[in-house]
Amino acid sequence: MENKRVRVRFAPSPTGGLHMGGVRVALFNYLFAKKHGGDFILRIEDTDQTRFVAGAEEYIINSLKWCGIEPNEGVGFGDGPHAPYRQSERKELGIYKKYADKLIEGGHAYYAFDTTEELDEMRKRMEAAKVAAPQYNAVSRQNMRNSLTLSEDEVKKLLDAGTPYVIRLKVPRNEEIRFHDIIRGWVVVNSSQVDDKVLLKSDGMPTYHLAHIVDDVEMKISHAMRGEEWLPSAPAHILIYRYLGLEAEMPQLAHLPLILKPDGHGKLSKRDTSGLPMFPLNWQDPRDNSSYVGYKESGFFPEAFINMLVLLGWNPGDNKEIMSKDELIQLFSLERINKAGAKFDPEKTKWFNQQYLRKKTDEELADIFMPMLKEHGVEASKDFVAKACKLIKEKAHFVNEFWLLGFFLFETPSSHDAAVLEKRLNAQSYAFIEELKNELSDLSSFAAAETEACFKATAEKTGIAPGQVMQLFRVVITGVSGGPALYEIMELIGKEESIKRMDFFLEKNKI
RNA sequence: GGCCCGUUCGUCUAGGGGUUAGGACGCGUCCCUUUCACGGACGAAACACGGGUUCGAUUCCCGUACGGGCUACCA
Repeated sequence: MENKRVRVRFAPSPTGGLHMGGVRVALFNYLFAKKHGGDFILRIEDTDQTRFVAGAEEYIINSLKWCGIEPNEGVGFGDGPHAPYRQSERKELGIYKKYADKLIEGGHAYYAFDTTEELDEMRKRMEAAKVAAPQYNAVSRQNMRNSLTLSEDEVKKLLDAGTPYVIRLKVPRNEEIRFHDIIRGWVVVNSSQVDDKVLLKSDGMPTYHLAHIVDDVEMKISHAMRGEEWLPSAPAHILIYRYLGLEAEMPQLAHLPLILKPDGHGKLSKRDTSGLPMFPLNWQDPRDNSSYVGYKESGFFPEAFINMLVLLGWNPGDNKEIMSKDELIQLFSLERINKAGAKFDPEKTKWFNQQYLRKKTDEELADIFMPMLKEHGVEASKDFVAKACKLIKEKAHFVNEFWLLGFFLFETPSSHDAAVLEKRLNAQSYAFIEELKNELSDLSSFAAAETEACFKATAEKTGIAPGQVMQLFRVVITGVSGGPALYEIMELIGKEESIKRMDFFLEKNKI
């Protein structure tokens, strides 16, 4: 048990797009597996036929790939020794029924024939009787139609007649259940709080409760990490392991804190990410055709996305925040995961992307930026674009801001900032620009230092304070009032283009 | 309602019986820059409350409050 090979799984159900909370669970599993040289498995928990969403499985796989947290075993990543990894397919093999039968034989599970209506009535009755927690349990089961209340003959007759039934876990009435959680320590719950969970549904499919246990055991999972929302049902799971005689095979449990809404309260939901995406990739829901933009399409780097997610509930113990995937693998440990839920912080998420943007080389940025330039009808050499990126990147959080921040590096501005013109354009400054153009035209080198010196000399010669014309000159060249160092811009676009822009301006604003 | 889990600056968090309670995001001021940004400096900003235990609790225990989760033939 102690030296068991580390094998963890991410086991989503294909009921929609994988959201960032799910990605984080996958990430923690991935990091833990890699840290210990173990296996990371993708298992698809598609036992609910009614909630199946076409395309969800593929979306999950693509998301994990984009995030760079790929499983090494399971659906979409090469089947391993425990195939199949889709629960619907495992069900066809009779795997779950076998375990359910074993529980029945051991007297720890039973057949229940109650219809939905009968169950509703029971709940209503109990509510009317002011029962604190209406549930199918050791007490209420005595008034229901199941193999515990019916005679053996009746049960056989119903079964033979093909009457729909479920198999329920027979939870003892009053017994203390304790279990150890890596993150939370010992948790104690009385079995009176646990209901007789359905293990096998009337359509023959197992529920999550049965299926995940059977699969975790058969797939030799060593550690089960999942969201905190599973904590209340963990006692029932402990019972199932026990009644199956599999307590020794039980993975160690770790219930992860949830990601909470940035403001307001509650679990993070699709609507409450304050303008940032909920999903890693664009997701279109086939059920209602609603669509959501992804982090990828919003211009986030996967490294930044992952880095942000991992620090929601975990930290390396020092003040380090920007960590590569390799560093994360190195540093990761379950013991340093917090107990409390973490509110999602959109502002800091953007900051993470900015940090990664800065780390990229100008060439890498050029590769990302060039397709965007093409959309604006700009064709430029990679060398030129890389130089442009060098100037722009300090001001951006995302590559998709580059165009807005530096379009004037690629095309002659068609208009000039009106506010600056209003304030700075007059006969004297106009004459200065004219004179400056002549001086710049004589320059043999257009290196930033040369043009800057030329600007200063011209200002001195004409007796005008540089501050009076600097901003105007910037607008002449770029059209806008803010941007990278002006002389760097001119060096990049070159003498010919710079002079051209000055001519254009002088012509357009003739006094 | 019941059960379970939690609670350090607005947010993510470090720390842990004796600290000027540390860092980051965001915010503010200043410096750099004849722009914006980057960078730098500085600043405002937290141990939910009440009882214990203790020479001493933010740290340990118990309550309370607040927050979150669960309460399906969903996962």
